[in-house]
Amino acid sequence: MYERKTPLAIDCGLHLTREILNGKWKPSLLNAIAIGVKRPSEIQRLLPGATRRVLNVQLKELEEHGMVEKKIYPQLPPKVEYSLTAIGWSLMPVIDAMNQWGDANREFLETVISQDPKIRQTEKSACLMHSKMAVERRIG
Amino acid sequence: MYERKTPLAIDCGLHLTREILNGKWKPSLLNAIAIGVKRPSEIQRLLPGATRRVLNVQLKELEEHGMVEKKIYPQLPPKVEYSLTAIGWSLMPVIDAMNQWGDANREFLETVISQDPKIRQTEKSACLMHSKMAVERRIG
DNA sequence: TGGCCTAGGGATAATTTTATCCCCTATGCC
DNA sequence: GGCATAGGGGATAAAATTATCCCTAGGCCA
Repeated sequence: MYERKTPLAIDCGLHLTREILNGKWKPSLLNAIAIGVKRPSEIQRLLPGATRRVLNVQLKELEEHGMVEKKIYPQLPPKVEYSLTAIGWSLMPVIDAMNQWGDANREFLETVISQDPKIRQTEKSACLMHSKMAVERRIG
Repeated sequence: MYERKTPLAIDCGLHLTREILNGKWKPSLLNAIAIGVKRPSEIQRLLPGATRRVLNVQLKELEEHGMVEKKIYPQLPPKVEYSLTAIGWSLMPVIDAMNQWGDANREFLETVISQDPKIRQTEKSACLMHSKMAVERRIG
């Protein structure tokens, strides 16, 4: 298995949180589970930009870090459901804040990001409903 | 110059925010500037785990993304000061939320992170004052 | 028998991000 | 000349993260 070679910085809260959220799809995964999208196949449908493989890997990391729980139903075909742990729920204000800030500044951010010479193309897939549902959860 | 090859996902607010904060030291840099540590040499002292080079690179990205401004004083030896832009300030609630959550759950997080078989060692350098000052700023 | 469903994961390649190393600006001082 | 100051950045190596590809299980159905 892969072993990290550089020591991991965990001095301030910022670094600890960064470590937990470090992964392209981790905030989205937490959000998906929070809004009730719990089964792997549903999650994959919600995040079409990610491959099944990456989602599995990152879900496992979230599980190992204690943010989500995985319940395997002994059925066939198999059924699996993820849910947030208490500490996972406590992370939602962070996710919500990220979501809100990004949405509130979407126009500006899309502009500066696409002006970045490193970026050749961007990709919008269907996780906008994602934000909407998150807002609904927050508000009502 | 380096050019990204995979399209960048910018569907939901979460991804936009992630893109801006994507960089090992970016949250710390924003926080540092917010608490008044503005000159490159001071910032470097505050974040001893990072090399000068990386901080320069990530500061430039933050600048290109419109989060910070750089003022160069035409002096010798040179003097440079960074400051947050309006939108940079508007990001602080996110940074604060990350900082608070990480600090509030430090014990748990240090445990799960160090149990991770990928992690061989962790590193604590002096950016704890970092958090303290951030808290002070928040509280008043 | 062959194919579908749901879920999982090994191996490896490609991409992206960080780290290392070394050099540059320009002035003043010993 | 050599060194200090304060800041910057190119080139390249190394490390970390994602993407691709392909194979597993077990029952159901045509």
